[in-house]
Amino acid sequence: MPAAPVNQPEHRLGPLLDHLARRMRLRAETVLAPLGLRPRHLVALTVLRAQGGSSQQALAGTLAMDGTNIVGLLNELEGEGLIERRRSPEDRRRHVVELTDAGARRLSEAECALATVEGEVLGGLDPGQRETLYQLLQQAATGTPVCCAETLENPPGDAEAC
Amino acid sequence: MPAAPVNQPEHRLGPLLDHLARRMRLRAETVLAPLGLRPRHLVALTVLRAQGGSSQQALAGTLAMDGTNIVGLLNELEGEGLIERRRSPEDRRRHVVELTDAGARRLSEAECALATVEGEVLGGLDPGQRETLYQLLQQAATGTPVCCAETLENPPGDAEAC
DNA sequence: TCAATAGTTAGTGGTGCGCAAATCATTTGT
DNA sequence: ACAAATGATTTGCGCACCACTAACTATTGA
Repeated sequence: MPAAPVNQPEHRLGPLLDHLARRMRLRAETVLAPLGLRPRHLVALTVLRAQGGSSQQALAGTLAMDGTNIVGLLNELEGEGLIERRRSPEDRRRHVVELTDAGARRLSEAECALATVEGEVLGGLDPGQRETLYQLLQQAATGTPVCCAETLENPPGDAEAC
Repeated sequence: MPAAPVNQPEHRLGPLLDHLARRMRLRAETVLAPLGLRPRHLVALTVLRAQGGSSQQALAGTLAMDGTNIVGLLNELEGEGLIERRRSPEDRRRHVVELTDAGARRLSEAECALATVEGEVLGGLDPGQRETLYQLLQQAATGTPVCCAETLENPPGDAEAC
C-alpha cells in the first residue's frame, strides 16, 4: 500500500447540522405559529431558560447575533410577557433578562407541540439515540458536559408530560 | 408522591439544532468564501455525494426547498463545474444531477477548511463524541443507520487528509 | 392529439439579519 | 467635576435567502 490516497471521508458535520436544522425549522414554523412563536423565539427562550439572568450583550454573544436585533427579538418576547427586563442593581445600564413564569409555561407548550415535528424529522432515530443526540448537542452548545443529575433521575417510566 | 408535576424537562432538540447550526454557519461562511462557496452549496454538494444521480425534484425534496430555487443553486454549482446535469436516458425530461470529480475535490477542500471551524464551535466535544454526533446526524438525515463499513475500516492512524 | 410532468426563467414579496448613526442613561477614569 | 467609555434603544439601509406565480419548452404517456 504505497501512500494511501486519503481514503478518510473527511466528513464534517456543519452541512449536516444545517440540513437537519432546516428541515426541522420548516416543519416547526407551522406548528409554532398558533402559539404566536417563531423558531428564533424558541431558541432565545431555550437559551434563557438555561442561562437566565444574562445581560443583552451576553445574549447577543451566545445567540451570535447583532445587539440591535436582540433588542427587537426581546421586545417581541416582552410584549407577550414571556420575558422580563430588569435593570441590574450593580450596573444600572445593563438589563438583566429573565424568563417569566408565563414564558416558561409557553416554552413548555411549544416543546410539546414540537414533539410531533421531531418525530417526523428524526424518524430514523430511536428514543435512546435522540436522547444521546440531545446530550451531545447540549454539551456542544454549553461547552461543558451536561450535568447528569437531570438525566439520571429519569428512570424511564414517568412520561407524564404531553 | 401524588401526581408528580411533570418534572420531565420535555426538552426538544429543534432549538438546539437551530442554535448550533447557526453558530457553525456563521463561522463557516468566512472560511468558505475564499473557495467561492456558501453554506448552502456545501449542503447541496454533501447531499449529492451521498445520494448522487438524483433528479432535481428529488433534490428539492431532500433539501426541502422550492424547485425553482434548486435551479438557481445548481446553476451556480454547474457554472463552477462542480456538478453535472445529464439527461436521464429513461425519461429525457429529467435531469440526473451528479457530482463531478472537480466537485468531489472542492468538497473535500471545503471540508478540510471547515475542520477549524468545527474545532471552534464544537470545542465542548472530544473527537469520539463528534464522531457519534456525526453518525447520529447522518442516520437522522438518511433515515437509516449508517453503514458501518466506512467507519470501521478506520483504525485510527491514517489521518493523511488535511 | 392532448394532458401531465420536469425543468428553466423572470418577477414579486416577505423575513432575517448585519451594519451604521444618533440618542439616552450610567459608569469609570483622571 | 468632567470627559470618555459603555449598555441599551431606535431608525433606516441593504443584502441574502427563499417561497410563490406565471409563462415557456421539451418530453412522456394515454
